[in-house]
Amino acid sequence: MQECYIKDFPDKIDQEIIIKGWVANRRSSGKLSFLILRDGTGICQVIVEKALFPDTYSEIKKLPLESSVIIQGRVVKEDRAQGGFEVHASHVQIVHVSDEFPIGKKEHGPDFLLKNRHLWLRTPRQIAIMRIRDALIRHIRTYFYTNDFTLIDSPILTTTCGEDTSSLFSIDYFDLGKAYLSQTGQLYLEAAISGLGKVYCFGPTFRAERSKTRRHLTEFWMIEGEMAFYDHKQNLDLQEDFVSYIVQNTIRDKAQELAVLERDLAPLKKIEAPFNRISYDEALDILHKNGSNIEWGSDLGGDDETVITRLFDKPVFIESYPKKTKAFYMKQDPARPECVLCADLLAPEGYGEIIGGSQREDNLDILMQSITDNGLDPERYDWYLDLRRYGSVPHSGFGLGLERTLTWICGLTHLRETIPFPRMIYRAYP
RNA sequence: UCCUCGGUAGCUCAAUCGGCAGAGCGGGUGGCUGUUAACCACUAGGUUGGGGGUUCAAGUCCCUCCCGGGGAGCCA
Repeated sequence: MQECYIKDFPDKIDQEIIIKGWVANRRSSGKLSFLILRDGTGICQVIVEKALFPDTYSEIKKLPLESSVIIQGRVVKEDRAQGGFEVHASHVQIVHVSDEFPIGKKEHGPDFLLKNRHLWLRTPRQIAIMRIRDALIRHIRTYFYTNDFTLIDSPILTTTCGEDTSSLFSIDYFDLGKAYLSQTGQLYLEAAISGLGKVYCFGPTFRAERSKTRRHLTEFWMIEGEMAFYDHKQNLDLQEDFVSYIVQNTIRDKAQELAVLERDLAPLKKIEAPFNRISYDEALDILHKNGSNIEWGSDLGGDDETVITRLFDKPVFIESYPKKTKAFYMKQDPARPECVLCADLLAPEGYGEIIGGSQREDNLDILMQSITDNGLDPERYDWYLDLRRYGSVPHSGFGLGLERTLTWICGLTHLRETIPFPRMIYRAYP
């Protein structure tokens, strides 16, 4: 007698095995009951014959969905069964008889599902998304590992910030006053490149923006890379290589899960370097020809991005934004001081921004000026300014939003399904 | 913070002009020896988000509060 997982059934044909799991669905037909069992590796059908269970059949037949059970039985190849195999039960142990499970077989609304996120995670679609998320994360880490990056875990509690303080969650930090939940690890990565060359971090990021859209979470996961001696162009070359790698490897590994989501893989298979590159000025031209009256100097809005991504079947970089629309640390373009050497990467099919990146300002005086121009306190950034005092080098980096990337790969309409327990402006439960 | 849509049975929704509050799924009971969101019959299930108002009469109209969805701004 051997305990096994459903995924191992092809090697267990006609053997007596034990599996442990949950009743995902149940049907009966007179003297025969079909339990659809989920064990964390797959789904299979268990046949319970009334004749073999004279005392317990009536209870087994009425087992509520999501009851947990241990089944002993024989694995049989059966084309009529989902997955091609089924188990003919010889023994059924009921571990727990479930209360009536709130999530049924019909559709539910978003409020109900999000309130029941802890239970929603058991359903086939959510299981598929979590497996794709796992694969995506693994390929991201592998890419960095195989390209000579070192992982640097940046702090979650910080007193310096990358953007402005209005979008930070603050907490009381003992006698030192306010500390903030990290909004980016970038400044710390910049400190690490002088010792390690190429580094990355991958951790939770917190934004207290009162955003209320399908593209925003208050807590999300961001992957940031930072590379010494990389200029703006090398930065983009690396980003498109990186994104191509993670997309191709993820869709190759998780074709089955993407099929559950009914994701059309054709657009994703085209995602290979080189990507499209247009300047902010060119983006404005495109928008003007499409009826927009956006003025030079304004940041692009979500609708603007959608218009642009629809024109390309691959991701598109938008380069050289006006300096005033971007963060203080981005490098001023020597040829055009009113612009910075940066680029956002927009995913196709209308998904929009998944990466923000830039070459960083390595000149001490210009950086100091930017900090004061942005109303920030130079004293708090003294350690960051030190990086421009001791062997300053040209360097660049970028940040990729994990959930946005996953939303695109999975073809979802809302990124809240891509994180196990989403944190949103009006929702922090469960 | 602003704009917009919504809240009716456990869930998803319907209810015409203001005129008896309904269906499917889920639950319960029974039936069926190969089901695939199984099926068939019967059955229980309601403070129509809260409060106030107009009216002979309010799920429906008005005021107000609460909760949520989508979007804007901002960003990944």
